[in-house]
Amino acid sequence: MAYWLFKTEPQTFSIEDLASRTEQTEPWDGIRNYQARNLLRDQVRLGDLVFIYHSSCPEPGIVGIAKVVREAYPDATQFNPQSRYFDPKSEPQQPRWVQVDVKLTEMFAQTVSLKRIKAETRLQDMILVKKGSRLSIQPVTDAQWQILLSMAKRK
DNA sequence: GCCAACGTTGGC
DNA sequence: GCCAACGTTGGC
Repeated sequence: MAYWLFKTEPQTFSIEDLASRTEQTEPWDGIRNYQARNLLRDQVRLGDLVFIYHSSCPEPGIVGIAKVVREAYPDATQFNPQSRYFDPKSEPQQPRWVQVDVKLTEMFAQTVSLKRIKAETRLQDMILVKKGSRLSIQPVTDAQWQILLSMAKRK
């Protein structure tokens, strides 16, 4: 079982949106970066746990935890001309982009802010902290996961 | 809104 | 395959 960090912009899709899903599961679609795609396709597995990270907002940081409930399958938005994620170069016979399904397992009472993460000496190796890193699907080590969990205010 | 740091595109 | 131009991400 592996750990991950998925970024999302709360103004587009927030953890509150994830929490409100009556279907319980949510497709994590719209990933349009090859490195992130490769991780989703080749390494993210059923049962893996994911930190949900809010970016491009007043307080960037980790806001909760989700679980992977379905492994990679073609992202439908790439074939939908109405979607902001439409990719005219992707062939239905050979889909370029994939998505996984996730289910919320826990919402933190308080954001573990990027500011706090950057201030934690033991987390300096996180991809998130590395200057210029924009990767939206990131691996998190067991040690990093435990440290971040201990920093979270849990309900 | 600014801008650094990336990633992608496309001409050559 | 190189690399300039352009587009995007995301913190501040």
